[in-house]
Parts: sequence; C-alpha cells; structure tokens
Amino acid sequence: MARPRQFDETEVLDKALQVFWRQGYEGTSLTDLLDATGLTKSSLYMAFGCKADLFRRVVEYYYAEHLAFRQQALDEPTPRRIVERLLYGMVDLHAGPNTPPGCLETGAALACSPENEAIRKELIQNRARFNRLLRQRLEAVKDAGPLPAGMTAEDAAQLVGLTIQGMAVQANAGATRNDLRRIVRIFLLGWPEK
Amino acid sequence: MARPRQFDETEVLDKALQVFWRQGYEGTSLTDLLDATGLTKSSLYMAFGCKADLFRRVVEYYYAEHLAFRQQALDEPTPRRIVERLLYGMVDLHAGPNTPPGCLETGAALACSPENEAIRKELIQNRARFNRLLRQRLEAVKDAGPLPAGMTAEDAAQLVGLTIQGMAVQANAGATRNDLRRIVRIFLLGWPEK
DNA sequence: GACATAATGGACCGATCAGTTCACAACTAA
DNA sequence: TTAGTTGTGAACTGATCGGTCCATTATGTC
Repeated sequence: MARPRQFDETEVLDKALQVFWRQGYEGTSLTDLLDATGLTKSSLYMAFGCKADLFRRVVEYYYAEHLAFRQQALDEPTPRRIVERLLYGMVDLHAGPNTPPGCLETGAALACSPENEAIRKELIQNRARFNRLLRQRLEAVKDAGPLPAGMTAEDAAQLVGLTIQGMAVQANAGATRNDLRRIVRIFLLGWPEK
Repeated sequence: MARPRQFDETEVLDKALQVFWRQGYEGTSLTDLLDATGLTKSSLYMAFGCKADLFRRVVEYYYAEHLAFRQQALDEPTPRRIVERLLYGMVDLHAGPNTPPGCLETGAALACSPENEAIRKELIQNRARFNRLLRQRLEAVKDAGPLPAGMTAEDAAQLVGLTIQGMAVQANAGATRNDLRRIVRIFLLGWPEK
C-alpha cells in the first residue's frame, strides 16, 4: 500500500542499545543516536516516538537479547547453582567482548537530572522485580541445597543483588572478564557446594 | 585593597556538592548550581573557574568532609575491624539523613557522554587509589587477624571494594540505612571475628 | 576623599538540546 | 498508469547548554 521501511527495526534497536549502554540515557543525545543508526530525525520519530519511548524499546530489547539467561539461572535446582549461573552470566554480560562494559540498567539509572526521574524510576523497579523473583526462587529451593551459614533466602538475594550491581560498576570502570570471574569465585567461597 | 567576597567559599562548595551528589556531574547544569548557591555566573566563574574545575574542588571537599573516616578505618589493627569500620562508615555515607543517597564518586563516574570522559577517568583513578591502599593495609595486618578462609589480601580488598560500590547503587535506588546495615551484617558473616 | 582593585549583575555568545513541520520521493494496490 | 499512502530529508523551532564580556558597584589603602 505504501512505501516500506528502509531500515531494519531490530538493527536500529541494536545500534541504539550500544550507544545507550555506553553513555547512559542522559549522556546520549539524539545526534548520537542518529549517527549510530544512520536514520534521520523524522524517521526515528516516526518509527519510535520520542527519545524516552525509544529508550524503553531499547530496554525491552536488552532484556530479551542479553538478560534472558537470568530465567535459566533461576530454573537451576539449588541455591548455589542458581547463584553461580547467575553471577557468571552477569560477568559475561558486564564484560563481554562484543558489548560495552557494565550494565545498561545500572548505567542509566544512576545520577540523572530531575527531568528524567521517570526513566530512572522505571529501571529501578525492573531491578527490584528481578530481586524479588530471585528471593522467591531461593526461598523455594532452599531445602534442595543449603544457603550460606546464617543467611535467609532474603539475605542471600540481597547480597547477590548487591554483588551484581557492584560488578556493573567495576566493569564500567574497566574491570576485565577475568577480574570479575575472580571476584565471583571469591564470592562463592562462602556458598556451600551442595 | 579591594572588594571582598560576598559569599563563603566553603558554603558554596557545600551547596554545589549537594547538587552534584544528587544529580551527578552531567546531570547538573550551571543553572542548577547557580540556583543552589545563589551566586551569579560571573561570580562562580571568577571564584572557581569552569564547571569541571568547580567539580574538582567539590570532589576534594567531599573527600575531606565525608570520606576522611576511611583513613581511620584503615588504621584499625585487624582485617575484620578495618572492613567492619569501613563498611559501616560507608553505610552512613551512602544513606545518611542529611546527605543525598549514594556516593558522589560512583554517581558521577557512571554513564557520561564522551566529552566528560576526563572527569570520569579521574574519579575512577581516585577509587582505584583507595582500593590499593586497602589492599596494602590488609596485606600489612593479615597476621594480626585472619582473613576469610581461602582469601588473599588482594581478594578481600577486591570484594570489599565491590561491596562498597554495590551499596552505593542500592542507596541511590532507595535502600535505607537499615537495609544497608543488614547487608553489611550478612557480608561480615564470612569474616572471622578474630 | 581619591584611587586602585576586585566582585558583581546582566546582557550576550555560539553550540547543542529534544522535538516539529512539510514538501517530496518511493512504493503498493488497483 | 494512477491514486493513495507512508517514509524520508532538510529546514526550522524555542529552550537550554557552558562560557564570556563589560559596565557598574563595593571596598580597602593611602
């Protein structure tokens, strides 16, 4: 019926993701996005709406493309195996060879001006949602394998969440995959094998 | 000899710190700073130079005013006591009642556009410098009290650094002082008392 | 009180911000 | 071939960005 798109939507989301991932939400300008995607302003607005809407699409894409492994981690049968798979997966995400260092969620949620508070809130909620899932899952499998001595499932989930965010910061600051793997290994010292 | 300043430099630094702390470096505009300090543009530039220079002064002030306790923590005689004092001190810093949540350093160092890369690098270096101090100190006292089983001083310093940064992110996301104290308590489960 | 000096307020700079508008090009269905 | 629809490029908007300039004002020294 009419002229077809001259770009691939997924490809554009991927390019936009790279930029947001590297520079955060506020640190990324429309111009940066246009340069990275090769689109013009009107095309981008026609296809994705305003900058915030595009970012939300990018976040969705990020979850689907890079964070899907979290569900597999949660499906593991014991606390140790859940946490192990989750943390090593996060290492690959934060310090992978083909993606910017750190985490889109953490990078974009910190330190933004009041006008972008809404975006920040959304990211924080997403994070909280997963932490809740993790706690519930640890709760559910805590009889299939031990938690570290003295910890409740809630404690463990909190600590793992904190560790993931710490790794995001370290990766952003230049920590390598090996650096992070080493940290995970140390972290797991306190987690009974079975 | 000439007209004296009509503002108190320290007071201005303190006001500027509040804004930078809450919004990061990039998220803070000149206008935000002028509103917060009550200065005019020319006064601010005359007294502190450009935005980046002001920020550097603010960071100095931040270290002196809010991070001095780290040295006292390092002076403790055993690993456990060093780490304990350091982490609880950080809790008060990140979730204190009279300061913005989180950490100036972490908040400003994440996710900025390429033009402010220099500032980011400086903050990262500062953080690395302290981590080095911590490692050296743990190395020095590791015979006065045990480290967690299986950890070298280097390992321990890494893990503590990561925990501090994780707490900064959590505080920024709304974690309370109690939340963080609970996490520290859990974290310290793995640290032998003596 | 006059002079030298420094702080101040406000106007102003070019660049960039996110976002809009519109004429035109490209394509499909009939 | 043509009518109808949608994507595209480029020019443009007002607001804000960090930063500069200068005339004016306030002050300490002599």
